[in-house]
Amino acid sequence: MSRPAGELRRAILDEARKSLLERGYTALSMRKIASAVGCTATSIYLYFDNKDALIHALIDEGFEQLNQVLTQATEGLEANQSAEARMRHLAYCYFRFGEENPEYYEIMFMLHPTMMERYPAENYRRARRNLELFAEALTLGMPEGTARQIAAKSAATLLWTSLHGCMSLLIAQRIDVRLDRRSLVDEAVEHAVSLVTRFRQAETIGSDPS
Amino acid sequence: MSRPAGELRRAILDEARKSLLERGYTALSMRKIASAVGCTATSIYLYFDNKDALIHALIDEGFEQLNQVLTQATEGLEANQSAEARMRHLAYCYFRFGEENPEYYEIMFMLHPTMMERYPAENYRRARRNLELFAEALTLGMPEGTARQIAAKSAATLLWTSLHGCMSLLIAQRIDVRLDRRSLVDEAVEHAVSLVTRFRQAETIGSDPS
DNA sequence: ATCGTTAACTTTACACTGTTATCCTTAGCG
DNA sequence: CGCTAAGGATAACAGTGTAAAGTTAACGAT
Repeated sequence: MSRPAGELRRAILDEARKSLLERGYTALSMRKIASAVGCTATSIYLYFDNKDALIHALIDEGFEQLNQVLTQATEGLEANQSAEARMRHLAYCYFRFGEENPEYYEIMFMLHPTMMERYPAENYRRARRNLELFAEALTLGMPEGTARQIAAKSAATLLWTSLHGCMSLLIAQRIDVRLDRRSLVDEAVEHAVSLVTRFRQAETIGSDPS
Repeated sequence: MSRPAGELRRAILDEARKSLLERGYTALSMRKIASAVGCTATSIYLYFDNKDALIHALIDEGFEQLNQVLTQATEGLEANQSAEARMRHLAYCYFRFGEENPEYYEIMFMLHPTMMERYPAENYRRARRNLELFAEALTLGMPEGTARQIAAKSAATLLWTSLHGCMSLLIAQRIDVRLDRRSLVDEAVEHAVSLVTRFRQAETIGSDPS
């Protein structure tokens, strides 16, 4: 019965991920996971404080993936590209992650607050890192400054909420199916890019009144 | 025990609404509702097919309220206002509804798809009516046309997703608390209004190439 | 070699959940 | 009176997450 140390934990996590990707997070059950990996439900509590903590581990995996996707997206760009082009690429990568990993997206961004109450505060750092990438694209090539940093962070948040609204409603199947999904995403991206332009115009006028 | 016909149904609905507003939809329990109104859980099934159907009734109430808010918003405006001003007012009313009725907003727009599978298709009409109000504000004063109608519907959807993204993340408490909530809403509204301008520019160029 | 100790896991049980099948009681009506 | 149907209640099923206690095996020290 006893396996090498820590192997059960991995098996549980693997099975939880598999179940999540195949049947969604609503079907995630401690007993089902346990029987799939060949242990009892209570054994899971040896490695995870509770069901939420198990989901949180999956959430962290998701943020890790998204972070990789977005950092890779910024690195893969040529330096002389415009801020708008950079943001466009970033936004498309964000959408692609959501469309390719809807179950991850769901637990990362669409979970009920009660399930996130016990989520460790430090883990939100990785989530905030993504916002910073958006903020960096906003201020690309501009002289730095704390006031601008704050404004960029605020604008990046707004931009993210805009992208998330479209992505989450698509995943939740709340968008009229008669609308073309891809062109809606295209428009959402362009709408987000337009925010970059507006931000940079407002910033240059505000700080550099030539 | 027996009450006047149909009164128990109303009592159940009232209690469900009360419980929703006080403790959120995750705490909604058939047994709790039943004991609060003085009947057994199974009696609820005399008036509602299942728990989802009970929630759907609350959702319909929510859509009814939102519809009233938004139609009243358009009627209260003077006719000579710009499309942007109209949309600004509409967007603010949308946000106000969400902020004043977060529990309603949650079950209306943030419920998991599995809970909406059995939601009657015809009831979505009221939800679409709201989008039409947005679309009407987009094409305000413009000559009508099926092509424009379709474009407006698409743009209205995009605009809605943008507002919803901000509203839902605020309700879910996913926005950094260090950001000013009100100014974020303001920016979200202005971002949405800018979409109106872009839409009307694109439309006048496209159909009226003077 | 035997005694702790510890880790890994199971068993059992509690308090819930939505839902169904079955039964009872009462009111209205011919 | 007897029938019918509505408006309930009881009991039960199949789940859920989780806490507490019990079990078993490995290992190190006396």
